[in-house]
Amino acid sequence: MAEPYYLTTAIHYPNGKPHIGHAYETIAADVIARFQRLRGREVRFQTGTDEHGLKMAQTARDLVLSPRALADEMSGYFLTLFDKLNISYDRFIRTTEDVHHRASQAIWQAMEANGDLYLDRYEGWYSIRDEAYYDESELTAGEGGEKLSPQGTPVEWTVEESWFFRLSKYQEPLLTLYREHPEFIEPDSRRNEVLRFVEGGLRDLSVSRTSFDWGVKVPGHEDHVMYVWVDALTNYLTGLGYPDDTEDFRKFWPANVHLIGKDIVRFHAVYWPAFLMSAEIAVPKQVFGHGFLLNRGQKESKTLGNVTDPVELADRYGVDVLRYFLMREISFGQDGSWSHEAIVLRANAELANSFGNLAQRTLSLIFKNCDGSLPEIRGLAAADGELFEAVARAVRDEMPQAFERLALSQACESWMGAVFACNAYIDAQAPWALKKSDPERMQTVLATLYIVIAQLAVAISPVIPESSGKLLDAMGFDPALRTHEGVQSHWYSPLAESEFRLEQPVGLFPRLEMPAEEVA
RNA sequence: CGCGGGGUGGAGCAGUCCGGUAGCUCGUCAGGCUCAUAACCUGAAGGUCGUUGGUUCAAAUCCAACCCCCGCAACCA
Repeated sequence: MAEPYYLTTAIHYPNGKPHIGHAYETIAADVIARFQRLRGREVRFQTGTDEHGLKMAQTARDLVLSPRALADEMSGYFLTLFDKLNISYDRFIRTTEDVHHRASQAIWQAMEANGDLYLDRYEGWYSIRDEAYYDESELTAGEGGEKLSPQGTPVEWTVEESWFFRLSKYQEPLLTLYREHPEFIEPDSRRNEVLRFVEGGLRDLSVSRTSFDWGVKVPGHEDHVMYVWVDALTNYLTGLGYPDDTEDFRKFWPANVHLIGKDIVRFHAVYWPAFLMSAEIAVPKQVFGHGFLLNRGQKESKTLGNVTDPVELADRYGVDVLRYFLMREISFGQDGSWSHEAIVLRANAELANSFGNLAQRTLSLIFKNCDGSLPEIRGLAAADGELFEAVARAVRDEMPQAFERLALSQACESWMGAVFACNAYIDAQAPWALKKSDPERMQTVLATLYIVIAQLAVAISPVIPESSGKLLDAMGFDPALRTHEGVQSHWYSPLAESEFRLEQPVGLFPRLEMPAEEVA
């Protein structure tokens, strides 16, 4: 019976085209999803776009489009990107879907039934031009002493009717949740931040707006739309069929992980569990806030003009190279930097030189010296056993443990360690010399390498699914065995005795040219 | 005293929770190999772990103070 695993990314806000940060988060989620499938779990992986809210309405107005048309167009870019990046999502959700409106209204009514929503007035400094409220502390003084928004637009004290959520009521329940389930928020640094915030006291949250109408209507009060986060967070339930009592919902809720950026940890670690408690729905098991991806240490922004199109990067370097780089280079959870040089360096050193070349030299030796038949194992030497053990340590212990902890770069590091061991082994055994001195021994050495290379390819397949698939195809490795369990089974002898013949091997990862001076 | 994170050989990072000869990758230097994508392997040089003080037989790791960098401060990966 496969253990279910439900994983989500944040739903992305499509008021612009996707940038590299969207690609980063979604690739990471995909790696985790694929890893869990390798483990044999039944995975549900959801991503999508969060299409309501003021900013979408404003952006659409600026472009003279309807919000709906903008959402349709932009959401399409995300979908295209994710397909390009080989993202194995099970559900791409859009918050403009009817089913989502229904789910959002249902959770609203559940919170209301519990007495946690009340109508009151929202007061504050409001900028008509920005259509936004600002805190007193954000305001600046104009030339004549009048108050101005951070954008320099005039503000006036405004009172608006709004629904409020009794967040204050959930301060203690939330603190209890964090205490009893320290793994609820990861990594620790984010957890500390949330703890301090909640300990500092929670104010009730304004959860509806009347100043614009691009959103989910509040049941029974159609002049109000829900605050975007109320409906955005609910997407995680919508995708499972909520509010209906579906099989998916029973199987996959509560979610194992909500993977999100560190900037929205508060919404996921404070508001979301509070909403769920109020609606009497189980809270997710974990919220993981990863770091930001910086461009040479700087945040990408339109003003700096250093925004990168992830589609271009994928086209330029290859999807797997990009995926591997992002997972390997950056300690997941912390901020990290990327640059063209770093990508090329990493791809050449590890994918082309270390692993790709290992596969190439091994398969070439077999192709040339064994007529394409797989070599026979005739008695293992100590060195062979040591290699099997070294690879098993990485593939069966270190990598799964690292993936499970979402220490994605560590998983890649362990993998590289095993690849190094293989290269050291092939050098020490020198099968090219054995060809004359001891052909039988040569066969055993090559067979040993063949087996561990397949194990390594399966182990890293969550990160570089396409390349590892190609290699395993070339090696005649049964697709049905491409799981942790399958690759550890006795597949080699049956394969060696089958009709299978190795073709002339082709390089997996071509070496990349170091870019000339790149204008960022 | 608003909150949080970071400061480790030339570069980028791990290690800090649970003190015990400072680890990885890249780069540099010297060897080896020639099967392979001029790729691979071995060895070496290079660090008083931001500063100061404290606890301890022993501190990158615990405590205190200080300096510097980066985020957040209730729209936003």
